[in-house]
Amino acid sequence: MSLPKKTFLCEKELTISVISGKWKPMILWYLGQQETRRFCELKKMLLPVTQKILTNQLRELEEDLLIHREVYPVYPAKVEYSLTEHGKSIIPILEMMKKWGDNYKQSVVGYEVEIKDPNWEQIAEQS
Amino acid sequence: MSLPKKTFLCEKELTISVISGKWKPMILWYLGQQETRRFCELKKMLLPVTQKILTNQLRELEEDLLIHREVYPVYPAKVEYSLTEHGKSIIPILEMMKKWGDNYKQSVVGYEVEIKDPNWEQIAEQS
DNA sequence: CCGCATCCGTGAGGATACTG
DNA sequence: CAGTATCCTCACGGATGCGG
Repeated sequence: MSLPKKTFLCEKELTISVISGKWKPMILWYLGQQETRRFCELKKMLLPVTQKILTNQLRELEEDLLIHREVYPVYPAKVEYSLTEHGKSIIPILEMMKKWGDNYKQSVVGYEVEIKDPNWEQIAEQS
Repeated sequence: MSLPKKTFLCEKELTISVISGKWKPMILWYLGQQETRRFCELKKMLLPVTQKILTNQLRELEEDLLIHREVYPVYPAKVEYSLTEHGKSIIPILEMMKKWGDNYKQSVVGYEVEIKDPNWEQIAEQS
């Protein structure tokens, strides 16, 4: 998706559009647990995401005003990402989705919900 | 999406996957306001959706166990759809998304959130 | 009334390689 | 460390027409 002149059927669709992207839920989730994250941190946490894809997802989130991008003019380059107010306000929705999905997968056969690491959410605290 | 052997990064992605589809949020929303809906009712409300697309969206929701499909062996054919327990339990998330999107669009320029009819949600009560 | 079969355009996500 | 440039693939949404 992104910026200009997109039309939606309803506000729900608009909301979905800003968080639907292969890596966006996890990116927002991580940024919701620690004020700032460097690009390389996110990259490591989201392995095997490629640089181009991660950059692209971050750009879209930035355009949609969910995250803020801070560039430090040093060498080697350093860029930090953080949630904006809009970004912070969407976290509760992600939390509900996590709970719902957790309950759903247990009562539904046929789904294989692979999680790279069961403690991904906690691991974010470190690194 | 659908059924077998899909893998996800986290439960949030699983949840998003079952509700992301051009018409799914509106379909679930409508079914959340009235126990049952006939195919032709949904089709009219979601104009200009095509039959094939609507059928496809309904099939996916059915496979994901969010809605129930009841076929009446009469002529002309009559098919009614309704929410399952899983479907009902996801409505609160859609409500949050509606509120968030409503607030978001007001503070963000560049978006054109077209809504076929501002009272779509209420219109659903009739017909 | 409801759904299937066929064909098609588009864009998101990804693999790979290169630059400051 | 962070980002850009190409190229590619595949599934989603859609148009149209037939069938029970």
